Amino acid sequence: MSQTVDRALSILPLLAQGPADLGQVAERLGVHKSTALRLLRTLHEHGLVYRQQDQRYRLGARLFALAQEAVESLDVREIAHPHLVALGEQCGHTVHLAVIEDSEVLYIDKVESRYPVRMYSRIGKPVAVTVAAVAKLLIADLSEAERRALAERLDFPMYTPRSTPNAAAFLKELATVREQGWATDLGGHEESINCIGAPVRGADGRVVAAMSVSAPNVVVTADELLALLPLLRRTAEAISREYSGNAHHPAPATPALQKEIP
Amino acid sequence: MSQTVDRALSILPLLAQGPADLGQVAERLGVHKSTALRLLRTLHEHGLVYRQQDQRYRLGARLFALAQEAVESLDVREIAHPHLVALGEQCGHTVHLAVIEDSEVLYIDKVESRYPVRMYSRIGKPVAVTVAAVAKLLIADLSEAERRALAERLDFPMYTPRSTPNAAAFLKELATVREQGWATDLGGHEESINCIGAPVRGADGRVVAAMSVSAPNVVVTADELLALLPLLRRTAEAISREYSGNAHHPAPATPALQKEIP
DNA sequence: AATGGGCGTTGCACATGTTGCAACGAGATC
DNA sequence: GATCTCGTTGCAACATGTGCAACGCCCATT
Repeated sequence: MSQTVDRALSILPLLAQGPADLGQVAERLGVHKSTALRLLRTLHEHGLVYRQQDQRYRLGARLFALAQEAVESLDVREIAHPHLVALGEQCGHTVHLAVIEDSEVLYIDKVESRYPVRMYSRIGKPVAVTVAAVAKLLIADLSEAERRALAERLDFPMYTPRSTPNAAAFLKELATVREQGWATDLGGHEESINCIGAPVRGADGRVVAAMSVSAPNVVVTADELLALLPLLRRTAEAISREYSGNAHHPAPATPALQKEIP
Repeated sequence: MSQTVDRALSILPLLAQGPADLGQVAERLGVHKSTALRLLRTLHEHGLVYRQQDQRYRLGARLFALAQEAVESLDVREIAHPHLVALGEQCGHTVHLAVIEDSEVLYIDKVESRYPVRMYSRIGKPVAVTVAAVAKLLIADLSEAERRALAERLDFPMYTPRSTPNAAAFLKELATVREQGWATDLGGHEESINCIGAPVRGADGRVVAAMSVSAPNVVVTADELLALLPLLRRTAEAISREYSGNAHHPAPATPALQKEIP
């Protein structure tokens, strides 16, 4: 909506791919060098962009601080964390917590597996939305219109032969997940990794977050992992209860999908 | 430099303090509501701001993703990490890695203590710059002019009676640190926590990062901690060697202080 | 039910801030 | 020392952002 700000903010993902000099920024932004310079200066003043000594720009450290404060203001995370840790200690596998925000699903917390074989994932990294158990749970809770709109918009990359192949299959899977109240990802993202997930619900019953347990099948078989489902669901329900219970803040951080503004 | 962008970016730290509605944002920004709305919309489109269902705005999740990518592009961190882990396993205490960027010192990596008593710190949180060992190391490496300018500009909060009380004492401490090549913080930030630090240097000998070992004195005395100094310094030197060795990138991420643009 | 206040939202006319140009200067390369 | 590249500056034209006023919506009050 605001051209100048729009351009300035477009610089950030651009720099996320790696440092760039003024010329490159200007070119990739499609503006004159002097314009790019002024935008970069402003970003720099706010610490979002840092100028290394070879004069190239990269993302600034203030970004951490902001992200850190952002994550700390998420009530769910705070409440869920001890439960995640406890679950991790009980089963020994990797535990994730994720939320949805404007059609994007993001991990906001993680407890590492105690086995040496760990899966790759990072807090803050967007989740493979068509296959991940947590993504299915979060999207399954959207209204039907939203689900369909999203499914249409999505790509369905075949990470493995077991990945969700297309919109129809995805919607069907979502219906199942919605019905049964839990989700799986059996080798849909990485061939050898299985995953089970359960929803965390707010006081109004809507899904505010989703958690999952992941493990490579060299450690446990899919069946053994599925045996953990009751434990996982109990944990998710405990978090839901605690989250719904204390209305200590007038506005809980509820990450439901926002209706698009036309 | 750019008014519009400047205003838009000012919204971020504002929201970092907690969710706010349009009116509050407009007021604290000193602009008309309609202006604030447009800025927020633009931020929203880029995912930096999220609108929760009570219509209030808070920081968006894209911020994580960006911060994550920012931290991953820091070469020092990648190289140092295994060394930090190894050191953590050897001594059992909390290990930190920090860089300086435009007069701000930030932790960029951390290995938790194996003792139940852990100290509070967070990756991304700005460091108490007048007392922390890592801060002293990083600032001590600046030019004398920069050090003095910075010292003048700084506040010297008395976290404890042992905190650095004023600019003169700080500069003197910096001189000592510069001389001896290592630094301490003995109860200067929290009464019961001691800390020793050593610098990581680039090929040109400049300090690119600083690392530290921290422990509460209920676990080890200051003297016992100081006994770890040789181990710490060897580790820091090993990182320095590895970091200087491979010039795989034309532009290493060297977080030296930038000269202000007037 | 009806009324009032609060808040987000829209369209618009004005003018302010932003843009691209051209020229300058510094640093590197040959 | 000449030439090229790249960051930087001042400026005039104008596109863009700005504040105003009015609208509509929701919620609380009477």
